[in-house]
Amino acid sequence: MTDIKACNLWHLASARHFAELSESEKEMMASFMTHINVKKSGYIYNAGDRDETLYIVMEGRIKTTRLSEDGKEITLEILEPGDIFGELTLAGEEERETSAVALEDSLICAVKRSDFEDFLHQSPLFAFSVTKLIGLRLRKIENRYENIIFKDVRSRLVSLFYDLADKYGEECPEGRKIKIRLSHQELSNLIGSTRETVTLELSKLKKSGEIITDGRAFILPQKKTA
Amino acid sequence: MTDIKACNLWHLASARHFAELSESEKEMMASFMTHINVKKSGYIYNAGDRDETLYIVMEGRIKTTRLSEDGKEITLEILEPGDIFGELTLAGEEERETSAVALEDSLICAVKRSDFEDFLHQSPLFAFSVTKLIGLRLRKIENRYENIIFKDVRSRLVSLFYDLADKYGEECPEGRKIKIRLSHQELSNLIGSTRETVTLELSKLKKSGEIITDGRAFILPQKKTA
DNA sequence: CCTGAATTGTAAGCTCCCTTACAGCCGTAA
DNA sequence: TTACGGCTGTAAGGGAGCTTACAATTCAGG
Repeated sequence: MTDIKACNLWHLASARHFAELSESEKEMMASFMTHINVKKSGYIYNAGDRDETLYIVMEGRIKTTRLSEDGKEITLEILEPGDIFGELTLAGEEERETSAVALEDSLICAVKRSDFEDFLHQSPLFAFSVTKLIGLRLRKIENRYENIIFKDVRSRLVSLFYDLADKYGEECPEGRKIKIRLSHQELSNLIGSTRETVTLELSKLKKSGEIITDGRAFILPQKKTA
Repeated sequence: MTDIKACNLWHLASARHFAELSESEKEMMASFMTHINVKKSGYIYNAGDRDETLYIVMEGRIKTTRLSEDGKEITLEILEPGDIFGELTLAGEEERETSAVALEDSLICAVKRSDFEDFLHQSPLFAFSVTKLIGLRLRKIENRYENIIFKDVRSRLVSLFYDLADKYGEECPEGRKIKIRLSHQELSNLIGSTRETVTLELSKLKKSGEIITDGRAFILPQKKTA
């Protein structure tokens, strides 16, 4: 076994979605993978690219985004080690409709669509896990779509913080602290608003005590259920 | 073979996603299904329901929607015979987040989630076809999410008409005619706007010739590429 | 420690489109 | 035929949040 293959294997072992695979399946998957280092702010693919590849995050963080003609940005997902992205090539996406950018120096693995498909056909369990993954993303974006139509910026911001707390939260005396740092710009990209409006609403939320800041970390205070 | 089973089989034969199945697989699937008649405006499930079932449209048309507290509605999909819905129970949706309503008297088939999952595990080809289905829905809603953030009502309405023409279009002398009738209310539910605004923008589009009406059908005129 | 870049804070003005309010119209059921 | 419910047309008014503009602050790198 080559060093690279061993390295892929090692990374796979820790990746979500691959946990259920047998050793031989993992070896097979590892042999399909090539790995790629991406520098902070480097793109993996851009909207319009013809790129029939799926990726797995090994180290670092990646975001998937959409850009408007006049340079505005929407963030669709923030991806952590173990997450799969580029999966829509499976659904017949010929040109990428989304871009993927590294938020920090990252290591990712690439698998050709055809290899990935072969693998899906051979491992029903793995196939089902991928179906669930895409289904979860569908649920999430449907909820965001609903929010942007029915809710104002303030309440979208609050629900974003609850989502972030579920993903990055850590109990602390005051409540749940969100461990990652996000600029107002990034927050606004996540809720479909603007940087200025987020700054404004955020300061109102601080005043009303719905959000506490500790340095530059956000804390969701525990609801008093007395 | 019972009459019901024979009937299910007959319906399955014509359903998208099931075309690739072998006869024995189709028989097995048919044996899992129960069928249900729904009257126009009857609901199949509502947001909040605990309902671990997948459905296949056999006859009629179904829409999936989301409702706000104050009664506003978003239409997510309009489903035709052969379409599957309720699929997000596969992704761990414990309570339905969406509602499903019949747009006309319809016949649908129901399959329990556990049966459906068994089936997925046994037929990799079918599993992959379901993955593609969910992936397509994800792509579609991501595009709508982008549109609602970047585009105004006018251009959302135009792209809706292009989508509708792809799905329901029919060539005619003036261009592509959209064969189904949708009220302004329904159009606004599809683009996240209001009935009044749609009426207004639509009348502007008619004046500018971007949309033609024939009776109550909409026609997208062919672009002059001279 | 210094400097430039990135981030945050604040505010005035404006615009899109939602809300509210009616009036006319069309189709269909009685 | 009438009457009623649903659909369409139109218009005034208002408001949430986007734009634009600029200043203050923080941060990272030299």
